[in-house]
Parts: sequence; structure tokens; C-alpha cells
Amino acid sequence: MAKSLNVVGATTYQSIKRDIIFGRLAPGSKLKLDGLKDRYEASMSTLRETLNRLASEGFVAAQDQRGFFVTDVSREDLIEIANLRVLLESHALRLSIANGDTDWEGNLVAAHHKLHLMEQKMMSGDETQKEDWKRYDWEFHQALISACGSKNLLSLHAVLFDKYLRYQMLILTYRGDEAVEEHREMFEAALARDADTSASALKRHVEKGLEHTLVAF
Amino acid sequence: MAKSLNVVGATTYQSIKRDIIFGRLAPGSKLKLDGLKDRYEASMSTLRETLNRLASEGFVAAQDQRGFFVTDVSREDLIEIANLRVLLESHALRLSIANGDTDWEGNLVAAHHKLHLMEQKMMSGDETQKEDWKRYDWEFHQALISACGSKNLLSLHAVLFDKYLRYQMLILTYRGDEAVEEHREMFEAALARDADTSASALKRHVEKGLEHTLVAF
DNA sequence: GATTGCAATAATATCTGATATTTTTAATTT
DNA sequence: AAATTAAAAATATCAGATATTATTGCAATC
Repeated sequence: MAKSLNVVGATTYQSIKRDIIFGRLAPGSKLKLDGLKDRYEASMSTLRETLNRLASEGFVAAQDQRGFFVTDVSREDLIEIANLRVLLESHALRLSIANGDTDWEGNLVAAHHKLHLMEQKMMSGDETQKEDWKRYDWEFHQALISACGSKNLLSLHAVLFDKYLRYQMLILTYRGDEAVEEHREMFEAALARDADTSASALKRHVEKGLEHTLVAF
Repeated sequence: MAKSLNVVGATTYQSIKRDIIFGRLAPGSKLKLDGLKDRYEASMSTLRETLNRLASEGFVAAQDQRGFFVTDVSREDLIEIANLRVLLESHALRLSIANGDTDWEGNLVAAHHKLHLMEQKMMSGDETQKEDWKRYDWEFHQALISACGSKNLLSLHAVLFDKYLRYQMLILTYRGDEAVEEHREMFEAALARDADTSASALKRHVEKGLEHTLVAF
């Protein structure tokens, strides 16, 4: 649960995390405190606090007496992340479908609509807005599982989602058509309260994404 | 993955986390920096790094401009934790049973044996060694799932296990007989590579523990 | 030429102390 | 009792300082 915690701390946390997820800080690269000081305009204390948080979430690796590094990527790690995401997200999805009320449905419809608009933009070749697409994708998946009733589950899922996302961002290519269709299927099945169909579309969605990413890796 | 990270940082991290888990720092209580400075003999910088880590794991809650608090407990939270633990741990258990090699078996036998010795001590009324019991219990559950092949899964599980453990420690009473029997069942089924039986014993184990804890809560 | 050894340099982990800002507490007034 | 305000305490952030540990570059050796 990344609280805002404070102003400087919160913004540097978000900036660094974003830069890791979107590949602007390359996997494995050294995070030198002095360099970060300039780049993120924060003091060493604040930076170390931030890096400790990111280390505990797994975006950064801390090595004894040798400082901080952007967590490395690997095929095995990607596979683990994808599998865990399926496990947690489909569990949450089932709970959500069982518990979701009218507000949940409304929110879900809105989220899918916005995602879909963005997808059409992406499909027409405009890939300039990766960050926006990421946000809508996140908000859609979030909307699906938001009624699961477990804060702990949602917060574990959020971290996994971001880790998975990093791999997608690293390979740069958009899966297109297929993914759009999977989103639609998940969405419609969820509204129809068909947990099995929705969960299996989700599973397919993540696993196809995994394959696609592994190929390019 | 709590790396050692450094000497002072690592020890204060462990001390504070232990004190939270074993209830020596009460749920909801304020963590005043000045107080902690004396208690843990570390500077404010180190303390803040530590608290940030613990906040990101969920043992501490950070409130904007108002500092840090020991994360509160609640029935709902406990239920969530228990359910997540079942989800992750039984998944890991199945993988582990499928993949475990000879070393895994050996390690498991040893872990169960040591746990069992400790359980007999506890049953005979000697509850002075909660910390030791905790360690053997942890090592046994860890041994069960250690061959699951997913570092990410193991590290998520470790945090959940500790959170669950905190609730058990808060209520102070030992469940005894039943738990011993459940451990044995899990253990024997795992060795026999009977994933269903082992997983269902695990589920029962956690859920009985949950009930027991909820009653005393 | 490759390897070892060592000094010089750089970087980290930790601490102290300072400042601006915000919370909390206590005192005062209504 | 509630609202207001002044004083005290605590937090978030920063800027150094120091001891320790890594890294780098170069010389000496084989």
C-alpha cells in the first residue's frame, strides 16, 4: 500500500518506480546515490528511504555494502510473475464476480469503455501514449477485481501487475487484436456473472501475453 | 527478499519486525522516531529506512506528516491473510510435491522431526519458547513448499506467514493436539506425493487456526 | 602478457544536527 | 462545552561529516 507518506518522498518514489517499469532505468543498472540526487532532486536520505521501499517490493535489489540496482529481468522471473498473476487475479476475479454490486458494474463498464477507446487508438498505429494505455489497462483489470473484498489481495496483485507490465514495456511491441478480444470476453463474462468464462479468458490473456513477451525477450 | 543490506539497518529491521510480530510493539501504537532511537540504538535515518521497508511489507502504516504506526489488527484482516495464505501456500505445496527431489525430502523429514520435538515440549506445558517454536513451524512450512520453483511465490508467502503469525502470537494460546496432527498429515502426504491430501490438510490446518484465533480475538 | 598487490579514488552506510512545516497539546476565551 | 490561539513536539527533508568497504588503475612480479 504505497501511501503518499509525504511530498518529496512520494514523488521520488513514483518517479523512480515509473522509470523502472517503463525501462528508462535499465534492468540491472546501478543506482548510484549521487546520480539519483541530481536526477530526482531529492536528498540522499529521501532517496535511500525510497530505494528501501522499492527494494522491499522487488523493483530494486539492495546489495550489502554495494548499494542499489534495478532488479534484473529473466525469463524465469517473467514466467513466475505471470503464473502468480494468474493465480491471484483469477481468484480475485471470482470473488469479485460473486460480490460485485451495481457500483462495481458501473465502474467496470466505464473502465472497459475507456480502455477500448485507447485500444483503437493503439491499433491505428499511434503508440505514442504507452503510459496512458498502461493506465487504462490497469484501471480495467483493477475494476474487474475491485469487489473481491480483500485489501491484502488487491495490494499484492498491484505489485505483480506492475512487475508484469515492466516486461511488456521492455519489449515495446503491442499485441493488438487478440488482447482486445480477450479484454472484451473477460468483461462480458464478468457482467454476465459467468466466473468460469471470465477467469479462463483472463488466464488466456495473461498466458498469451507471456508467450508474446517471451518470444521477444 | 529482506537482504541483509547492511549491519545496523539489517538488525534494526529484524528487531522491529520481530517486536511487531511478537506483540511487543502493540498494534496501532505510534512509532515515535525519538523513542525508537533509544530503543533500537540507531539513528533517525536508519530508522526511517527501516520503517519504510516495514511499511511497504505492511507491518507498519505510514501516515502523511504524522509518522509511523504499528499496523492495526482486525478480524477482517486476519481472515484475508488466512485465505491468502491458503491460496498461495497450497499452490506452492502442489508445485513442490510435483518437483521436489531427494534433497527436498531429506530436508522435509528433518524439519518435521525438529518441529515435532518442539511440539512435544509445548504440549507438556513449556510455553517459554514461543520464538523457537515459531522458527521450527516456519522452517517446516518452508521446507514443504521450498521446491515450488518460484522465488516470487516464496517471498510473497513469507510475508503472509509472518502476518498470520502475528495474530497467533497476539492471542497467546497454543492450539496443541490438532495442529500437531495436521502437521503430521501434511508431512506424510507430501512424502507420499499425494498433493490433494497434503493440500487439504494444509487448508484445514490454516482454517482451524483461523477459527481458533478468531474466537480469542 | 597475464596476474597479483597495493595505493588512490569513489561510493556506501551511518550519524549528527539544522530548518521549515505540520500536529498535538495546553491555555485562554467565548 | 466549544472554539481559538499560542506553545511545544514531532515530522519530513536536507546538508554535511566519518568510518568502512568497493572499485579502479598502475606498478611489480612471474
